[in-house]
Amino acid sequence: MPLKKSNKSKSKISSKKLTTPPAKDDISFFEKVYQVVRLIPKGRVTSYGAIAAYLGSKGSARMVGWAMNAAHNLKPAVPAHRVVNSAGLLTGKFHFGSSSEMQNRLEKEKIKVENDQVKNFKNIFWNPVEELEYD
DNA sequence: ACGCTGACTATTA
DNA sequence: CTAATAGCCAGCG
Repeated sequence: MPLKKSNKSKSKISSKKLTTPPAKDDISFFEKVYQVVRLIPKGRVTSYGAIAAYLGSKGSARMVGWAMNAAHNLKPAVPAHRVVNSAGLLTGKFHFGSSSEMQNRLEKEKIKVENDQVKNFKNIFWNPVEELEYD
């Protein structure tokens, strides 16, 4: 049985303007995304939808990907290369410096990628909803 | 303020 | 099997 999971009902993105740095005490949707992504173990990958679901906004997978876009400039370095779509495809590879950089990083972590698709995806898939509990 | 866009996903044809 | 559509919600012009 999947425990409480907080159920904040649509966490509703705090929507603090990105133009201003989010405060640590006022965790925004993006901050949570970054935290979860940083928690992804090496050699594992996850999907945008899984992160969104963990945050309570299952249908907002796009927001996760969009948050990744902003994550590039972050100091703590968010391993966005470990986040792929539900099919295990490297959909965000074009947002990296080079289209091959994302795959390169994945392979560096022993993650096999072929034709922009993560091999053994289901096996190395890291689901925060199952691996983590609501803080 | 309105409408379009997007590193997504699940459903339907 | 593949292709199109609807839902999702914050940012930007």
